Amino acid sequence: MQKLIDLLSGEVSAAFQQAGYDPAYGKVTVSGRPDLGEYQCNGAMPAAKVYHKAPFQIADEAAQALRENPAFLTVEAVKPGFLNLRLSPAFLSDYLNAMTVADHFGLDGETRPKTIVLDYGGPNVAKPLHVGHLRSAIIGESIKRLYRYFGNNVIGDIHMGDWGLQMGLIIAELRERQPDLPYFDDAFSGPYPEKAPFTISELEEIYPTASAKSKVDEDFARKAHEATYLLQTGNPGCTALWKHIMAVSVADLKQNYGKLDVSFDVWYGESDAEPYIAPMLQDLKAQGLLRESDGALVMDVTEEGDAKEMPPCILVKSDGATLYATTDLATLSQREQCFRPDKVLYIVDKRQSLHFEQVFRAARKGGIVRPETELQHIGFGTMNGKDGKPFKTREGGVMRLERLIAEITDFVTEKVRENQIVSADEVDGTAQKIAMAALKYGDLSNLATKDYVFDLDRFAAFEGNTGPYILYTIVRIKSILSRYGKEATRILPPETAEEKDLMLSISRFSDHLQAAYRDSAPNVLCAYIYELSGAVNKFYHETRILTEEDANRQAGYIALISLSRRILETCIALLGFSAPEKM
RNA sequence: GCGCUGGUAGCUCAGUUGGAUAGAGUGACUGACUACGAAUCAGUAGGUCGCAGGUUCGAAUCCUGUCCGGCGUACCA
Repeated sequence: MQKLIDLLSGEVSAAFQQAGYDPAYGKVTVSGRPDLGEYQCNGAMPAAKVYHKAPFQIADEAAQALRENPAFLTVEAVKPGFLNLRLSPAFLSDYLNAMTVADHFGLDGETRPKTIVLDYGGPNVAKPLHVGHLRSAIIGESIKRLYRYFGNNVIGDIHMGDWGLQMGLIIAELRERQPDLPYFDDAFSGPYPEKAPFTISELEEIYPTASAKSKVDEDFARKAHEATYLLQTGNPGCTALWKHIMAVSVADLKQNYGKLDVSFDVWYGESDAEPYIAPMLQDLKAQGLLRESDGALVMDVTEEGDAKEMPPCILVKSDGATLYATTDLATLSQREQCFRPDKVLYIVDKRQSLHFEQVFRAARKGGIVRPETELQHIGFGTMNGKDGKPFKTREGGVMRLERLIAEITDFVTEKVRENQIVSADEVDGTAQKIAMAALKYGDLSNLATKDYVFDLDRFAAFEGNTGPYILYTIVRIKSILSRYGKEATRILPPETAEEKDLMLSISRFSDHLQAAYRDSAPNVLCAYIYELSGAVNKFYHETRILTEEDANRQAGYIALISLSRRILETCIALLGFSAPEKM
């Protein structure tokens, strides 16, 4: 279905052509001056230069040609050369009625759907999720849903950090604590125990301890590097221990992501790329792309015209172990072979942008991905506290994700109880939905690329531009619909300003969705539903729906708010949360 | 040093790819519940868009310079 703005541009372009000008000047945009018009066209001003005429004259000629057009209520040419347009009420309601019955509200998806691998989440095994992981999960989940809504085949891959030095650190620490375990006995030949020699909470304590120790204890650091090497070269004891770490960790991760309503299609990690490393290195070597530097094996990725210095990509460290860039490249090789993606999209902290630029260049140079495979890194900013510094707990430690979620949920639960709208057995479920909306909307409404201030008090306040505001709007609509008790689908031409504004807002659904999709920008979607919710609330305030005496008129109102509700619920689903029945 | 990125109301942020009088929220002040839910709505106050040049009919937006902040800059991830 053609977008309203394109439909209007078509009409105005035809008018420009009819008046003897290039139709390209007939591009219509949403008016920046709602007091003067709903849409505007500025084409007469650039056209004036080409045709050596007064811009107003050109605009006026176009206006004359549009005089009889049924799409417009008014067409006015004003001062320098603006063309101000107001839509005919019947034209607008017709458009909305078409949206009501159209698939995806008339949104045009991809004509040629793509296969996309989405790399997000990126948790480290054996480490608790903290607020830093929140952004990748929330933004990635939303982008995944957005891409799918446009018809693409998206494979969400959690890409766990399960293969680096961190694993060696844990293994080395375990060895110091429990040296008698069979995993450390080279002579051990029987089957290893099925039960892990640790719990998830022990694991979560072991890593930071080991990490801190390696920084002050050289001998321990050496042991950790050695354990990393042993693991990566298939030592049976290390491998068995690693499997325990994985099992315990993954179970915990699934539970945590489940709470966030974030799900992955594949749970691969860096370790899954391991089989691809050796053939990849061999291939790169055969191509003559690798060289030795200070004992390490590196690949140059500088390109003609580089303004900055581009360090080479290190693929094998001087101690023989592989690292981040190696596994990322091997993972690309794996993805290319398993999925043949048209695009690989990474939702990872923006501080890693140099790393990704190196990896992307290396992947292209080494022929690891096809030339047409699109590689993109969407880097997000840091989540800061109110002081503008990276978010910490009041005690100054790293805020665990579980605790953050618990704090918001507790606050919301209190509020839901106070309001006494929902019954006691529904309080928890309702509070969970509201908390999720507050948390996710609070994050997604900011530009992903920028750092943002996470202020629990502000998000929890629920006033103004927040997730709960959106939910409240939906809940209000639901309440009226259930009281009305019938279906209605026929929207009538608007009679009041509030009604027309709401309809205009609805009509712009596709525009905003496409912008959000094009830029992978959930904040665009947030801005849209905030505007739409505002329009709904204003309309709601000015219109008595249930006491309306004209039954036909009333059914029109119901049809209008039903469509509003469907669109709002569709959008919040794309953002990754949902509305309760009451709140 | 080099590179990337940001600087818009007291605070937190938008700004539809160059358009008319720069918008929201929050905080402050003032109104609207014997009306479908007041987690709402209406209004007042608050701005040299970091600074200086330039490009043109027109700049928060594009170019140049400059100041301030954040981040990155080969064997962590």
